[in-house]
Amino acid sequence: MATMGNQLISNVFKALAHPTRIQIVKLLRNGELCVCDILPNLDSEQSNTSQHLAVLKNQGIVESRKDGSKVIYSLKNEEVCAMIDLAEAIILRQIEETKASLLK
Amino acid sequence: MATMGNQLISNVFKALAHPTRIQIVKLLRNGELCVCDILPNLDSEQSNTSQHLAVLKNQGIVESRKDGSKVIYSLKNEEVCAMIDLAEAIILRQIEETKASLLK
DNA sequence: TTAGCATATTAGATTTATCTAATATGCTAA
DNA sequence: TTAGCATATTAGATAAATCTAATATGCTAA
Repeated sequence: MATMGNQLISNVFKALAHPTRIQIVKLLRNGELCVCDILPNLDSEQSNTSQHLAVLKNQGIVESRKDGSKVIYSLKNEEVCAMIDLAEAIILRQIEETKASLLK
Repeated sequence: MATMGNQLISNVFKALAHPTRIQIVKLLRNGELCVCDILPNLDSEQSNTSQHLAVLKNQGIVESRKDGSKVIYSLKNEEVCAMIDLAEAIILRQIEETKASLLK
């Protein structure tokens, strides 16, 4: 199996390396949403949110379609959800470990 | 199930958001290695590599133990490998899609 | 048309990550 | 001990990501 460029791989992680973008993915996990419905769920300005959406789109994590004057975003793949779940598992392990070391 | 801070989650992605760190994880996938065996496989200076290893360690992705004057690193969890595999899957899909759009 | 809403884009300031080079630490063997 | 190897740490320079504020675009309805 051919090996893939680590630069490309790290770009995917980079796209997910921001709390706002994680939040966006989590929102879209329940189904597609227009920007106007995403915005009130974030602590981020409109223009900033638009930039974060562009980052996710550039990495093929989300896609968008127009509906009148609105733009509707959705997850483009299932993998990204699995990646977030795995990240959570890593964190939980760290927390358990910290807890255990405090009890020693 | 309680939801976890997006900041914590994004920190895990941040730790993997660099080609050198991806390379390190891939090397460790085959088993533990001392720094002296990691170094020649990277395009990175010794001090820089040491910093990258510290980033991975801080996020609970790798762990280390001393063996004489050497330090041996290993993966601390399985999840990180799965995350990289998923990232590759996302990229492959993107590539296929680009290919398809060129043929249209 | 034109006004207004929805979203995107841009430029510049600020923050954060990365790299380099130098130095420090800690072990081992002579 | 002391010299040398293996690794880590630090400071500062450079590069990249992020945010803010302003403006642009494109659709819709009056």
